[in-house]
Amino acid sequence: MRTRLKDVAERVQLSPALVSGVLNGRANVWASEDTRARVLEAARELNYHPSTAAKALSNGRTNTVALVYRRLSGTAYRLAYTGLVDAFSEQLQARGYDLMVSNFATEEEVLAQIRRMANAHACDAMILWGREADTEPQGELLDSLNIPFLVKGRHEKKHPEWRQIDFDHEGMMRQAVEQVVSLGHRRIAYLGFPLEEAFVRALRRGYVEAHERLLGFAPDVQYMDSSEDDLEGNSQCVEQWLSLPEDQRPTAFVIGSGNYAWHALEASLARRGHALSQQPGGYSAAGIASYYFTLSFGEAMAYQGIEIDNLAQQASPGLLDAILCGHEEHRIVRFLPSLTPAPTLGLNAGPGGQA
Amino acid sequence: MRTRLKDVAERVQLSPALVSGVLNGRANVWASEDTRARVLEAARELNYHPSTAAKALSNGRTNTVALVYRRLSGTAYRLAYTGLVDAFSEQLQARGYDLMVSNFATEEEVLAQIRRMANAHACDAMILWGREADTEPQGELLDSLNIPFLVKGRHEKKHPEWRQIDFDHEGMMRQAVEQVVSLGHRRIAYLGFPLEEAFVRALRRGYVEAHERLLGFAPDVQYMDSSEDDLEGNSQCVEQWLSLPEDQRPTAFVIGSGNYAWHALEASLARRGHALSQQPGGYSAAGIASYYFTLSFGEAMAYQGIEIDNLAQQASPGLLDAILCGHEEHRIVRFLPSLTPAPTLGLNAGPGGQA
DNA sequence: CTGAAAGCGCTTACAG
DNA sequence: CTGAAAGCGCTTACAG
Repeated sequence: MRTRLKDVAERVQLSPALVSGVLNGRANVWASEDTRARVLEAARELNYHPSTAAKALSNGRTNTVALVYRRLSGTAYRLAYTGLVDAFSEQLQARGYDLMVSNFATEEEVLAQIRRMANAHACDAMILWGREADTEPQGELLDSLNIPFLVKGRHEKKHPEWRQIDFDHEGMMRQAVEQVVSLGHRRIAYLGFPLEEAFVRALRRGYVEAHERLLGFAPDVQYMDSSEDDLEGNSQCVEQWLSLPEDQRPTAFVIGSGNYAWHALEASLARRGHALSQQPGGYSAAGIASYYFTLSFGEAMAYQGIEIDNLAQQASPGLLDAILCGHEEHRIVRFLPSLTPAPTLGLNAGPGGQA
Repeated sequence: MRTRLKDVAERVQLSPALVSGVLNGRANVWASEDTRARVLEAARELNYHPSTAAKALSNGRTNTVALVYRRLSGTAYRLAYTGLVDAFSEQLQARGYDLMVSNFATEEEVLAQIRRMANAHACDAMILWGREADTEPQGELLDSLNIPFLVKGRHEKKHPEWRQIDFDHEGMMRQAVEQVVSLGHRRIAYLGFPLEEAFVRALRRGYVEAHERLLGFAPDVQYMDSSEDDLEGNSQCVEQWLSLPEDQRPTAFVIGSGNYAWHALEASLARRGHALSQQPGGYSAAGIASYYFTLSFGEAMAYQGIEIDNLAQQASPGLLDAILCGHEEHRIVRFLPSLTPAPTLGLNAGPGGQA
């Protein structure tokens, strides 16, 4: 049989009420130091852990936070969630909270679950993760249900009062532009994803703004292209650029998309006997890549996918405490990771590498 | 204010007890079809969802399963957990259960959490994930606490009665050997991880057994090597093999480790003007790789990291129902994924590719 | 077939 | 400073 509060109260010859007060460190409960020690000792001896259900029912707090999201398909998205649960679990445990995870195939199911958990009082707060198109209705529902929440994404325009976290996408592309400009490049192409989501637009905006600020002029539209994360689409973009006359050809590439942009870039350069380089005078690249990323030939600076963990970890000091305790500071957190040298196989891309 | 059972009972002019019985579809409760319909209708109208805490406290079931593990570091391990939570959440939701996730830095913390959750009755069952060295003490603790659980790993020797799931590592390497033997290869090298864990030994055992069975003789020890998942270590192994006289040189490679084994293999072959091929007479390879995996030059058959999701999904028909309902069948599940063509950039690895 | 009552294990005012 | 009592919102025998 499990140990109950009554058991430890009997053991120390005190009322359950007092024992409860001591165990929860309640301020308005008086007990001598000796009594406190005896209570703690007895609880430990009997391996007492209060029933979560009873506790939640009586004091109205579940000490549980729910992470809710719509499942996304595709490797890029799967990788973007890697480490997320680990980071939140760690931070919540440290605050005495448990993490519940609920994900569903459709947005309707997610909204139904939010409604259920709110009415069933299954958690004290929620964390929403995913695309803005999904999380916005979810957040609005939580608002109406009066449940505190934290949301991943860029909701600053429509919901500046929401507690939200995301990468500083503009800053990331700014740093990438700074990097290649510092190597002397002036014709800098941008390869991104198709412009469907907020972060994709933010990435491109970062490139454009940094380009204007650092070089003093807007990038030529022919230097901005996009593709899904596949080899064919990215190869087309890159081939077009590399086929330009030498005095128009871009010499640097800012990557705002996935691994296949890098693969395509390296492959096209290799066919021409070139490799990415960090030396002035060569072809250079900087930008984002997915979790598992290794260049074949050259060298470049990249934000590694590993940074996604940092994003969840950034939520800890401010946002998590905010939704748990109702603080008002730290509503919007934007995280700017560092550019680091990408791992490379360092293969030779001589002219014989021609496909 | 949240809707309570009492509210819907009042709405339909019935006792809470009857409404509870109808809502839970209890068998020994009688109510006319009309009454049932009115109750359901009222519950829906009032958006009634029973308090999880009250329900758990009164009927002793939490409808929650906890996934517990020690956090592991390293990309390979992070990737191995990708999709795990998604798969379990999906399967549990379908059965009316919520998923709780608790992970910790140390084994001591994991064991303490298991003890706490068991005594606090925070869940009905647990899922243990991780290395056998961690999960074995965890499982033994759960045994002693009488909590049903499901464990990932190979515990068939010491705990054949445990509900457990893992890949069929021997079968995977058997299929890889079959693949290259079918292409006519007879000198088949094996590149694995250092022999520290059960699955690493199982992979190698699969290679050895299939080799003996299919070729009629045991593999030469010089054809079996291992390395951590880095470029240097794997390159050393591969270079040694490729430097052998032609009549001793292996022509096929079974990979029981990570992406850098493939990268090293491709790089070493490329320096000699070769690429992996599925044609008889060339160099061939087959085996495991991590989640995000793209060959640079050649073609090969691989188990993609994506398969880890299937592992969690395999737990659904048998094991999950077993721990939730106490069925006795399906104690040990071993999952054998399919070898598929690896994605490749298809770059030319001509002699000019020499580094 | 139906409803009143006890109980799950805590917490929290509220009297002594 | 301390303890008896009510209550959180359900479920489940158990009488009518």
